[in-house]
Amino acid sequence: MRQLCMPQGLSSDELSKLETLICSARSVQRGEALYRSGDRFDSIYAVRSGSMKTLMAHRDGREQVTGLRLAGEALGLDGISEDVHACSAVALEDSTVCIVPYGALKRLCREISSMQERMHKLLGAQIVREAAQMMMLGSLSADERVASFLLDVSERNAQRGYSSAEFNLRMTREDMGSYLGMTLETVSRTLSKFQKRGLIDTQGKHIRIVDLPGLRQV
Amino acid sequence: MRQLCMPQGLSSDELSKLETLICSARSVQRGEALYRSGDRFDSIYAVRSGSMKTLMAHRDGREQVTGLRLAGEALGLDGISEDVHACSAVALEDSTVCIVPYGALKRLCREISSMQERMHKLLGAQIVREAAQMMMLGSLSADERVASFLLDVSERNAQRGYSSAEFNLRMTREDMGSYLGMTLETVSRTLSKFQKRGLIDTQGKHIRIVDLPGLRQV
DNA sequence: CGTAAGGTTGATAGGACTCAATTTTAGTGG
DNA sequence: CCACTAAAATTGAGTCCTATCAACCTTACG
Repeated sequence: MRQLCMPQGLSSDELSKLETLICSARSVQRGEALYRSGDRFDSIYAVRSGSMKTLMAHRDGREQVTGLRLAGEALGLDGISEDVHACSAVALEDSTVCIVPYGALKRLCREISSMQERMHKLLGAQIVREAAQMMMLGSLSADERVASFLLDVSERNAQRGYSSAEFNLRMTREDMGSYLGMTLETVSRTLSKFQKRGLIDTQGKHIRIVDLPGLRQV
Repeated sequence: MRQLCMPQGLSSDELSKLETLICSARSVQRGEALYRSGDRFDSIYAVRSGSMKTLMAHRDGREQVTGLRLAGEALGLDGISEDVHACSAVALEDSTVCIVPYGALKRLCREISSMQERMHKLLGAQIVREAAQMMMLGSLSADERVASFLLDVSERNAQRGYSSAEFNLRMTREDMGSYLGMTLETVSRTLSKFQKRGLIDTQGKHIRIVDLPGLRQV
C-alpha cells in the first residue's frame, strides 16, 4: 500500500503519519457506487484491489464513463472544487479502497511539505491525463482510440508491476465505448479487426497484446 | 486583480502577502507563446487582459486546442505534475498575464490554510472542467458541441462581469474546431445554421446570443 | 490598397451509428 | 455443481452525419 498511495519523497516518519490518517478501508461490490455525483465530498480514495469507473451525467440524464481506475490509483478528486462530487464512482468488480479523509490530509500537507508536493502532483497529473483524453476524443479515429486505450491500460499495468501484455479489462464494451466516445458495436468491431490483423488476442474481457509495435502505429 | 486571481476567503493581510508574491506581469503578443510544451515549469499565470489558448501535441506533431482562457482565469497548471509544461499557451490577441512563482506560492499555501484551500480548489476545478469537456467530446453532436461551447463562453463572460449575450471570440474557426473535435467547415456551417434559426447573430468573431433558451435546447 | 489569412458554402464520400438477429458469457438459484 | 437465464458480445445491412476537397468571398493587417 505504501508504494501505491503516496510513493515518493516521504521519510518513514512521514509515512507513519500518513498511515494514521488512512483510518479505514471499504469494500465495494461489483456495480455498487463508492460515491455518487452530488454526494458531499469528504474523502479521497485509493483503489486497493479491483477496479472502478467514474461516470458523469449530462443535464438530460445520459451518463458517460469519464475514467477508469486500477488498483493503486487515486479516486475522488472531482469533489475538491465544490465540496460535492461531480462524478460517480462505480466498482467494475468486487473491490476495496482506502479512505483518506480530506480534512486530515490537508492538515498533513501543511505540516509536511513533501506531502503538499505529492498532493499537488496528484492533482496536476489528473489534469494532464484528462487533457490527453480530450485530445484522444477530439482528434483520433475509432481505431486509434481503441489502440490508444489498450496501450494506456497496458502501460498502467506495467507501472503497477503486472503484465503489460495480458490483462483483464472488467469494463463492458458499452463502458469502453462510452469512455472512448463511440458505440459498443464499433468497439466490438474494432477489437475483432485488431484480432484478425494479429495485433491482439481477445476472449471477452481477457485481452492479450500480441504485436505491441503494430498496435502503436495503428 | 484581487477578485480575479484569488477571490474568496483571504484576509486583507493575506492578500497583501499574495501581492508581494505576484512579482511581475508580462505581455504576450497575439500568436506568441507564453510557454511551450516541454518548457520547465516554474510559475502559474493569471490572464489579466486578453485571452489565450492552450495546445497539446500528439507524438506525430498534430496539435489540438485543449483550452481557452479568458481574462481572470488561471493558466499553467499543466506543468505541476512533471515540472515541465504538458501544453503550450498561445495568445489569441495581445494579452497580459500575472506571473505567480510556484515555489513562493507553495510556501504561502503552507503558511496560510485559506491559500492552500484556494490552490486545491483551483486544481480541482480544472479537473472538473476537463471532465465536462471530455463528456462533450464523447457524446454530443456537432450542433450540441457548438451550442454548449457558446453557452460556456457566455457564462464565463457573465462571471467576469461582462456581457453574457455578446462577445468577441478571438479564436479562429479552426481553433474552435480543434477544441470541439470537428473541422473548421463544420463549425462555420453550424454557426450559419444557428444564425438562420435565429439563435445567434455572428459577424466573423463577434457573436451575439439572440435566443438563449433556444440555444440551450439544441 | 494589396494580399494573405480567415471564413463561407457546395458537392461528394466515407466512417461510425442505428437497428436487428444471433451467439456467447457469466451470474443466479436449484 | 450444473443448469438456466439475463446480460454482454458479435456480426450484418443500411443510413446519416461529418470529413474532405474545392471554389469563392471577406476581413484585417502591413
